[in-house]
Amino acid sequence: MASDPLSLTFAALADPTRRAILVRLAGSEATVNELAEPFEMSLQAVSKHLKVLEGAGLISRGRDAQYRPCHFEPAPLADATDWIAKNRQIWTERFDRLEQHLNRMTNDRTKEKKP
Amino acid sequence: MASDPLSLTFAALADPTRRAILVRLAGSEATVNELAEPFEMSLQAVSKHLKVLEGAGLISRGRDAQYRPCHFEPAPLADATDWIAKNRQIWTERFDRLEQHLNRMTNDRTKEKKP
DNA sequence: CTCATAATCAACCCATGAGTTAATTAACTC
DNA sequence: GAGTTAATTAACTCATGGGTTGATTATGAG
Repeated sequence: MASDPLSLTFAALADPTRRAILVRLAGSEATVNELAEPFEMSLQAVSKHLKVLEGAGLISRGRDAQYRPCHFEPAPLADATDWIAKNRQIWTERFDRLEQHLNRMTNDRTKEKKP
Repeated sequence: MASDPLSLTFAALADPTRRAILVRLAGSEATVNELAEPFEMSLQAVSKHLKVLEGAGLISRGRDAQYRPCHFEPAPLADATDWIAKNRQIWTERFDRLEQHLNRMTNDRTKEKKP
C-alpha cells in the first residue's frame, strides 16, 4: 500500500470496524478490551486494527498499569477533509465557468435580437 | 475488502494514483489515454484504477466512438466528508462538555471562597 | 511466588490489490 | 476489407490486509 499520510488516513477509514472504533473513541477514550467487546472478531484482530489507526495517526495510546488506553486524534481527519474539499471546489469552479459561458451566450443572443 | 459505499469510497481515495486521476477529472473530463499519460504505469493499470473509481461511484463513463470519456462524480465525496464531519463533531462536543465541567468546578470554588 | 488480566507478538491462511504482458473487442480511416 | 487507435479482458506474479490460534510480556492481586 502507499505510505504517504493521506493514503494511510483514507486506507484506515476504508474499514467498517476501524470506523466504528473511531466513532467510539471520538466519544471517549477506551482500552483495547473495551473496544473489542462489540465485535465478533478476536482481540488480536482488533489490536491489529488499532495498530493501523495508530499508524495513520488517528489514535494515540497511553499507558495505565496493564491497560493501554486509546485516544482519538482528529488531525489527520482535517487533512482528509481538506483534500476532498479542495477537489469539490475545483469541480464547483468548473461549473461556475460553465455558467458564465452560458450567460455570455445568452447575452450574445439577446444582442442579436434587440439592437 | 468491505463493500459498503463508504468503505469503497475511502478505499478508492487511499491511492495516490487514483487521487491524482480524480484531481484531473475534477477539472475536466478526459479519456483513458489522456488520464494514463502522466503516469509511468501501463494503460491497463490505469484502466483498473478507473474501474475502482467507477465502482465507488466517483466517476462515470460515457461513450464517444472508440473513446470512453470519464466524468467526475462528486456525490460519494459528500458522504465521506459527512462521515468525517460527524465524528469531528462528536469529538468537539466532548470538549464542550469538558469545558462546561471545568466551568462548574471553577464556579464551585468561587462559591466556597466568597459566601 | 503464583495466578489472573491486559495486551502484544509470531506464525500462519486465504483473499485481494496493484502491477505486468499478451490477446481481444470496438470503432474509425483509407 | 486491411490497418490503426482506444480500451478492455485474461492470465499471471508478488505483496499485503484481515483474520485465525498459540505463545509471550507486563502489570496487579492474593
